[in-house]
Amino acid sequence: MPGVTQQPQRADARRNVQAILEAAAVCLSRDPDASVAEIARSAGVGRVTLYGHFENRAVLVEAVVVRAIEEGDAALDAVDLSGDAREALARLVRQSWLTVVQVGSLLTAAAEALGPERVLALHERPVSRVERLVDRGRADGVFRSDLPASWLVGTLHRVMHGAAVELDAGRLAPDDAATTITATVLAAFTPPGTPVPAVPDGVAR
Amino acid sequence: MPGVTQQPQRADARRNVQAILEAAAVCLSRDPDASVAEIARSAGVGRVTLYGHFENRAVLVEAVVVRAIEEGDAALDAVDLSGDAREALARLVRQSWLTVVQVGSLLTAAAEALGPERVLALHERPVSRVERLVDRGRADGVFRSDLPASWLVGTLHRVMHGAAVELDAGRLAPDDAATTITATVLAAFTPPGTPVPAVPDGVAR
DNA sequence: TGTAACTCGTACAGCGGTGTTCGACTACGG
DNA sequence: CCGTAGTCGAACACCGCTGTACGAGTTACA
Repeated sequence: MPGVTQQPQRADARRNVQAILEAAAVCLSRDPDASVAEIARSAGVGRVTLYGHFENRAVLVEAVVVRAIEEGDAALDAVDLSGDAREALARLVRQSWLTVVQVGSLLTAAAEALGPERVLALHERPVSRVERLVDRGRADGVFRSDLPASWLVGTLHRVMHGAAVELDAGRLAPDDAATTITATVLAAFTPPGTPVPAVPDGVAR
Repeated sequence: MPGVTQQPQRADARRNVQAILEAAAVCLSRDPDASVAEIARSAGVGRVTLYGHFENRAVLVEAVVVRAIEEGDAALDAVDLSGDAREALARLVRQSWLTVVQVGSLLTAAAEALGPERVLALHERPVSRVERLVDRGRADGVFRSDLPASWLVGTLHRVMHGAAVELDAGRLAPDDAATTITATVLAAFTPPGTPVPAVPDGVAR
């Protein structure tokens, strides 16, 4: 049994681990209920080998999710969140959308395998990023303060996920997605009594 | 084997069918993967008896969903959709929310067991109701026309479902739900450049 | 009150998933 | 070029689920 707790020592073993992680990401993004056998096959690896590197299905799923979140979060580091909170939100949406499209139904798989609260905990960094932006926007008076901040964050999250669903149902064109999401969220975040902003161009398209 | 195709003839049989349908509604609203055994037990009925009345798990699920949709749709008949489309939307949300809370994760179960397209087909009546209202609002210029109508309808649907999630995660107070949903959707539907309306009071609370 | 309709528990077969064991084989890396 | 870390497939036990079969018991209803 290869190093389940430690890093595997041999080069091919490490390569296999990576292959498994990537295959799992692909499979779980397509089908949240993908079986271990399916993932192993797709990684070009025996099922036994997979169990050699990951104790459980749950452990594997967690590893994949952690990886995906880290990558997504790293990509968000490049986004400029200064200036007008509305424009910053548009930029944030644009980048986040790329991640959301990639991960697909991975989070559904995670929710089933790890429980929703664990998934939420793993999301801590990206979520707090949005929270900070929302708070700033509220302080500046450009985002509404009549609803809980957590609700606004959740709405952003859900609108994006909804766009992913509409996308692969063919009811939303891939090129329109980012703009549509931004337009919707920006409007939803607008304080009552103030006009809904247009989507800043060149940002979300 | 009791009348699987025909109506059962004896009173207790009909009573059992009703009990099963109600128990299934409750169980599936809680857990979309509830087993047949669980449902039967919760209905105070043997598993065999259940299979006497419903060939499949799928058939049972479909029966429950059809029932729930019919009831929900019937309740919507009472809603006044005339006048200002924004106020009509608020009234519609208020009534729809009651149904959404009740059905919980039933639709998730339906999607797994029947496939998303079948579920969508069963929703035809309530969906077209919303579509008509959205179209009217757009014609009157109070709802935005820069996004697909299907997207707006989907957004309404998803915000409601999101509220249900937030609700039983304890992040949203039951009394605030309808108002929060209305405020969010009303804003999301507002055309760019025009002010976001306040939630009409006495309507959503 | 009798009979047909219905229900019950138990037991079974089948399926598809997870996780483990085994022994033989392969290729990495010193 | 050798020892060993790692891999392989096949087989196994186990689980929970669905759907079916049986035979005995109970209840509605005329």
